[in-house]
Amino acid sequence: MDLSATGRVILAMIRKGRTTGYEIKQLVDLSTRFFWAASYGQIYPELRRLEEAGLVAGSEEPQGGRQRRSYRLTDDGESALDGWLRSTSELTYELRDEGLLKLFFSDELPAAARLNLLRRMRRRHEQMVVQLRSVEPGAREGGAGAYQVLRYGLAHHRWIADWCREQEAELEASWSSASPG
Amino acid sequence: MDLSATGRVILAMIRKGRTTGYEIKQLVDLSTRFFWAASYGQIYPELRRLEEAGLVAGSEEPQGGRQRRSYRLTDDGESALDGWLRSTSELTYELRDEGLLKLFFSDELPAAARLNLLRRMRRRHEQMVVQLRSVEPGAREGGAGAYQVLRYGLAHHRWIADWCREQEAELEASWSSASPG
DNA sequence: ATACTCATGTAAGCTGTTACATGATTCT
DNA sequence: AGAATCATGTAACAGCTTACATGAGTAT
Repeated sequence: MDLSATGRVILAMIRKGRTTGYEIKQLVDLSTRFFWAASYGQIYPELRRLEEAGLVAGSEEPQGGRQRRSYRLTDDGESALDGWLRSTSELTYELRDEGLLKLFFSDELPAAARLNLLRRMRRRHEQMVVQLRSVEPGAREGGAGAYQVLRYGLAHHRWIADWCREQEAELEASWSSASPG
Repeated sequence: MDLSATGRVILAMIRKGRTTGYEIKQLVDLSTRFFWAASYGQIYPELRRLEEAGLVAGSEEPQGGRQRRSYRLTDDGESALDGWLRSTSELTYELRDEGLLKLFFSDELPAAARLNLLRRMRRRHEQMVVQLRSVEPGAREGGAGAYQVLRYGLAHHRWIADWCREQEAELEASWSSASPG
């Protein structure tokens, strides 16, 4: 009965009006993927599991000859979703950052390689800002929560990019003073 | 032959002087776990795989009657590690943040519940700052890279906590103006 | 024609966690 | 005597990605 993390995202996406696996995946890729990803390999089987558990109800709604299965929340699904949103249990927070990992182990690396690493990290986050900006119009229409989280993402990745730039500057300064010319 | 992510961490930890699975796990838990975790269930089997692949060489070095298996890097292991640290391939970056996820879906939630969520998010990051501070002395001795990453972590989680505080203040302001008294 | 989008799904495999099992040594 | 630490490992399971398979409708 216990609702998986991905199951919760699916319930919430259905409440947001995404009624098919395809539509759910689309919105995930435009929004939550930055802090909670999900693949077709999770979504389709999970929808069936949620249906078995009675949290959603599915119905075939083909468009022309095109197959299509649409889901709505049952009353149990509604309360399971609300239960999760209101629960005060520990909030999962997991990060995997290969840039920080390399930086952590970068002591034996020459300064040029460390500088290069910081630049690549910075570019990664600048790229995130670009992606988030391209998604901004949709987020505005997606509700207050969606827009608040988008603004967080923009500010967050800008902050990281700035941090990288600072570290680059420090490294460049100490480097040129160590080997001037 | 391709070196797994956890395999790289293990090689790097061995170069840092952690020669046993137990010691590697200890240092992971004090340092990289904040951006790259690893469990015994990964570490011990991976050490054996690395040995089979010829990247590390293990030897039994019991302390008294206490079992102990110590590893060193082979030449192949050294170059595999250097190859990873210097490679310019895409840097993995993955985040799973249940706080942001709930915030994203928080539109139907009453203001009190949203405020509560922001507070819990803030406390989570304030707690991270406390944990990172407790680890600071060790990071200072762990080398420049370790200390740089620790300072990043401190600043990063402080920034997030500040963001949460700002959002709390905004919400409180709009709330009390909407329902004064 | 052909490429793209809509649409659903599965199978194999990889990664990772949790819980368990074992036993010696050291600290209180 | 009992708890904590040192030390190694496995088995079961949960979670997730990738690649594949299929096919209809739509735009160029």
